[in-house]
Amino acid sequence: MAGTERTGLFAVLHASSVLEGRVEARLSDVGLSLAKLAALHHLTAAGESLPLGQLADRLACVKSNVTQLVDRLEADGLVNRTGDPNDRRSRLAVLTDAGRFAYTQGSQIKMQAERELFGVLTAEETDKLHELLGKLQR
Amino acid sequence: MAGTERTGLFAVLHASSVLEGRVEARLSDVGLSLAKLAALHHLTAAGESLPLGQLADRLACVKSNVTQLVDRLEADGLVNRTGDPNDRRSRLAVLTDAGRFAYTQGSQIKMQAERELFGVLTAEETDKLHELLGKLQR
DNA sequence: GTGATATCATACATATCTGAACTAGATGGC
DNA sequence: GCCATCTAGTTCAGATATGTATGATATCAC
Repeated sequence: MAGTERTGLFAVLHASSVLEGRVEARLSDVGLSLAKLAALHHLTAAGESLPLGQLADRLACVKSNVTQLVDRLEADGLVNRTGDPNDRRSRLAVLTDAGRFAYTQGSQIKMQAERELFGVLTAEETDKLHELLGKLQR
Repeated sequence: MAGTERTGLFAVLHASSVLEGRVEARLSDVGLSLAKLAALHHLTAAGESLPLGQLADRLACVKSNVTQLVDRLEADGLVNRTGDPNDRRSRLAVLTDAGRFAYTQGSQIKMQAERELFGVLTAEETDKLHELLGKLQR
């Protein structure tokens, strides 16, 4: 959408995709994406493991997406699937050591990128931005 | 990412995906997506047709994406591919009557949705939002 | 207990996007 | 004219997302 009029909607979508691209580029240095990092974040926050359905809820996406995301994380060696003894329908995604390490790395990269990107705004501007974005979603 | 802290970055990404989802939902009533609408927009603005490479430039995406997007638009009957007599490597995406009609429809839906979504902001707020998003992309 | 129903995860089809490899065709230097 | 190189588009593999359908298991009502 380069060279487009940047109407209200496209201004937001475009800014979002630019920021996302910048952070993704840095995360790719350690083999992570925002999607993977978000999953690792929720697993970490939940204390190492979560049933896939819970993970889907926390990622605010459908379960079929989590199935595939965890497939990729498992292929990367960052999580394992284990069965839930209490409910045999359920499968837990469990962080591996590599997953914990990747989360630490990725988390710092993300925070650093965020500091740099948002460093161009004053605290008041950041607050205002949050306020305006919040209104748009009511 | 529901229930997440909504840090600076995620606030923007989340707001963006919410807005995108709302508009996509309405566009889907006429069988369009934002990606398809954007393509139709550039074809219309260029006077009905464009070489695929040019379309890729204007959509700010890679050519392989346009190949597939035009595949889908062609399957929908909204554009046709024709050869360029001046350069036989090149293929033009040409709007069909159905494509023109879909663009008119989709365009109005998008504008209407945009009016509603951004109607919650005053003109000054919208300006401020654009200003802040602009700064983030420097 | 058993049968209807709900829930968990997966499989599959589809949409969108990227980047790398490839093909066909254009072009410039010699 | 002919070869090296550039360009246009496609193809393919992969990441991310949705929604539908399915199979296995739980659970509830009876």
